[in-house]
Amino acid sequence: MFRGANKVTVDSKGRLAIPTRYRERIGQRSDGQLVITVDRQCLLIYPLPDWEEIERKLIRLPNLHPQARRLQQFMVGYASDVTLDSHGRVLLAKELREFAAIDRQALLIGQGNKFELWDEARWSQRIDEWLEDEQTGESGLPPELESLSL
Amino acid sequence: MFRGANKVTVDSKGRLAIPTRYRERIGQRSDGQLVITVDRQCLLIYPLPDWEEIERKLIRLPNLHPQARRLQQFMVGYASDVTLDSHGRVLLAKELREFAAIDRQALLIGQGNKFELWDEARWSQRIDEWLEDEQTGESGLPPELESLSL
DNA sequence: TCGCAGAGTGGGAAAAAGTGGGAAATCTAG
DNA sequence: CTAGATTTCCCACTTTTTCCCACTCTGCGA
Repeated sequence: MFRGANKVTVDSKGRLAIPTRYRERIGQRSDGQLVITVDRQCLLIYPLPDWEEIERKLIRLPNLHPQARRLQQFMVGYASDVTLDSHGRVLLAKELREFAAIDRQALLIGQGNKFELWDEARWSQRIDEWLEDEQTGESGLPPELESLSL
Repeated sequence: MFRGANKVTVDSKGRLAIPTRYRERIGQRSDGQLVITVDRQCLLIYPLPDWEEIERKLIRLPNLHPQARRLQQFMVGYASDVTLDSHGRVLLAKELREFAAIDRQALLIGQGNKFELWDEARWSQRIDEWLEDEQTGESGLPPELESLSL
C-alpha cells in the first residue's frame, strides 16, 4: 500500500524524483515500470501491472455510453509508460504536465495501489474546499460514512 | 487504551517525544511502529495494526461518492509511517506539521486506540468553542447521545 | 540538601537523497 | 545528407535526513 504525502519538484526537463521509500516496492512490483495518466484535476501514477488491470476494466466499459467513452478516451489516451532512471526519477510528458497544470512544485499523494500527483496550488485549494464543506455540516452522507468510526 | 492529555514540544527538526508511559504499550502493540495522519484540524496517531484496520475500512468506501472519496484521499494520502527512535521520539513530516499548523507547543490527547495531536493555540480555541456551545444550549443531539449517561 | 536516575532536548557529523546540468545519442526537417 | 533540436544517460554538487552522543532538568530517595 502506498500512503503519505510528499512535496516534490518537477525540474526544468520535466523530471520527477520518486521518494526513495517507495522505490523498493515499485522495483519489486513492476521492475521500475510505471504508467502515468490523467484524472480530472491531477495525474495518476500506477505500477504497470496495476494499470493493466484498470485498462482492461476501462476497455470493457459499454462504449456507447458517452461518459464511459469519455473516461476511456482520456485515461487510456493520456496513459504514458515511464521507467525509473538511475536516480529514481521519471519523465513527465509535456502533455501531462500541461493537463494537470504542474510546472514546478507538486504533491505526490499515496493512494493504495496508485499515486496522485497534484499541482501545489490546486491541492491547497482542495484542502480548503474540504474544510469548508465540513464546516457547513453537509448532509447526504452515505450510510457507510455515517456509521464509520475511526 | 490511551488516555490523558500531555503537553509536548516539537523540536526544530520536527521530532516529537512520546511520553514514556505510553512507550511500553506501543512497543508491545506494534514494535514502535506508528502511523500519523490528518483529521480536520489536528493529527491522528495510530499504532500500525490499528491504522491498517482503519485503512481497510476507508478503502472499502464507495469511492464514486465525492465525500467518501475525499475522506479517503486525505486520510490515506497524508498517512505517514514512523518508528520510535532510540529516545522514544517520532519524526513528524513537514507536510503534516503544516497541515495541522503545529510548530512547537502541542497537545497529545489519548483517545482509546489512538492519539490526537493538536497545536496548542487551536486546542484552547476548541475549548472556548465547546464552552460557548454549552452556553447557547445547542439542541439537535443525535439519539445515541441523548440516551447517553455519564 | 545533595546526588542519582530517568526523561526530555538539542545539536553535530556521516550518509543518503535530491537537484541540476553537460555531453552523447537519436530524431526531425530542410 | 546535414544542421538543429530534442531526448537520454551519466556525473557532480547541494541539501536533507538519520543516527548517535551529550547536556539539562526534574523528581525522588538517601
